[in-house]
Amino acid sequence: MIMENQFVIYNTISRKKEVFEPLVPGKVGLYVCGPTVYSNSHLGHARAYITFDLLFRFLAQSGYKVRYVRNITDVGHLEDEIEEAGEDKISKKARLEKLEPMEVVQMYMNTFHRNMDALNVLRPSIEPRASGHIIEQQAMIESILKNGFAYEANGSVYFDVEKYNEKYNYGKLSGRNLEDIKINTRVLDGQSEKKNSFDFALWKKAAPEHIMRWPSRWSNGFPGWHLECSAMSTKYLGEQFDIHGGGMDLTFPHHECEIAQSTASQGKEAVRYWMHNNMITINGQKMARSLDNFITLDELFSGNHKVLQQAYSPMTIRFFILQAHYRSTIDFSNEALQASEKGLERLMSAVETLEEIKDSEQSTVNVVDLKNKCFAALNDDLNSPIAIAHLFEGVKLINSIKAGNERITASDLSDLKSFFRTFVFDILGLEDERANKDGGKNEILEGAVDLLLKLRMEAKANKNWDTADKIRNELSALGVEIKDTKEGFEWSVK
RNA sequence: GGUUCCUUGGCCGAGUGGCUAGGCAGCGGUCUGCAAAACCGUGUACGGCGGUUCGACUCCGCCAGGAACCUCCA
Repeated sequence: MIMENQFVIYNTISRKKEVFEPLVPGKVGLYVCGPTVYSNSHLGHARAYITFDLLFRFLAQSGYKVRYVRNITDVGHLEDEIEEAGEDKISKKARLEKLEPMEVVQMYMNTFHRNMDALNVLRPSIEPRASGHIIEQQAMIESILKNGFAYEANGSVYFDVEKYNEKYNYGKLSGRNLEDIKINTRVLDGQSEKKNSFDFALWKKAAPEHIMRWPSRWSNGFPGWHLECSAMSTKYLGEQFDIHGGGMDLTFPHHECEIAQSTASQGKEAVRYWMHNNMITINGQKMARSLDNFITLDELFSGNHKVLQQAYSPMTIRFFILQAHYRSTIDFSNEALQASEKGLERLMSAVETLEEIKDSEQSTVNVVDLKNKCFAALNDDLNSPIAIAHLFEGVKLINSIKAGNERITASDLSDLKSFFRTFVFDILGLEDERANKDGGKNEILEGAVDLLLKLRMEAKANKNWDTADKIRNELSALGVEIKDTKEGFEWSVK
């Protein structure tokens, strides 16, 4: 299916586009940092997981067998690095809401799944949870300790960044060096049990009131946040794997720490290509929970938020996100979403029109060229906006053929149909939402509307414009979209 | 303060050392009883100032404005 073009991917660690070569021919190991499930999913999550969904779909479509691991962080994510007060997000939320921690986790995980399903984000191959991998995380701590890159203090275990940096390079991913970090890191209060403020927790002793805790030889406690991804990626993808993805905001410290952990425990780096999606901004500022300027996906779908002029469907949001390159920021605005909504509608109409097109003896269109351009765009570091731009050339072609200005042979037509289906539905992961809505059509409604529109045609034939316009106006007021055609009419439920 | 990055036409958003991005909106036309849809046509765009070059929106420098990370974040 895919052209012989090579897939090129921007590797954060080299800051260059590189030709993608999997560790094992034909197979790809992909790990993406999943959400910390302590609150509702928002637009930023949509961006991240749609980006990697596109990658997943495209690689699969390119013929790779992909194992896609995306975790759920349900423990160990420190709310605050202030030593003794260290408490993880889940358990804090649980106390606030008087729920079992696992109840909180379940609740927000359900929402996350529901939202991702709506956005047509495919489920990963494996979705491991941090709380289910305490043993693996402890084993990793042991090996880091054994290799001398961690130390125990007061029941907690910390990663010794300075020691690590003597042998390896801490900061290579984010482009920092330890000296700068030393100068610029916030100094913790005097009672720190860490050797250095930039050391990070591998195991954290639980305070008495802390609910989520597991026994270990160091203390009853819980694992540090950075550890879960290292432990779980190793478990499911091996000591080395192809692509690790996540939001740009995770580059430092999270991913930097992951590199340090893997290297410290196994003597070599685990990840070959680091891929980071950029942020969604609102009024030029990052949309984030901590900034309290985020819009949840449920709010977007329902239009129930003060900055929203209307509801935006999941596919509008997906299309909006795909219209920008994943490494650029995109600024949220009603105008931009509305433009995407219209554009998507035009694309989907063309997909429908494609089914009605009649073939000819000869083609005046070049389907192969169109296909090549679309695939080449995605091969070039997943350039979805370019791919979509070319897709709109296809839309123009389809409309021109329908209008009789261009012609297409039967074999080109079937080629074009299968290309559009594959590209729009399977790779870009778009769905025709109107098709679902038309499910609301039933035989009675269909018969009634058809009848009215036939009466309108008769009225038109008799030049009875008042009646014709009345039928048209009142039906559209009810949400029936009418198109007059040469043959008569078409309609759909808006 | 340190590190990295961004600044494109009314809006969104690609990209390139010289050749049409694309979408939305607008304008003119075709079609239509009128519209809608569709089609055709249509825009002196690249923050400012210098430099390199035959030629820069694209490379370099400076300036201005903005952002991300340096604390949890997709």
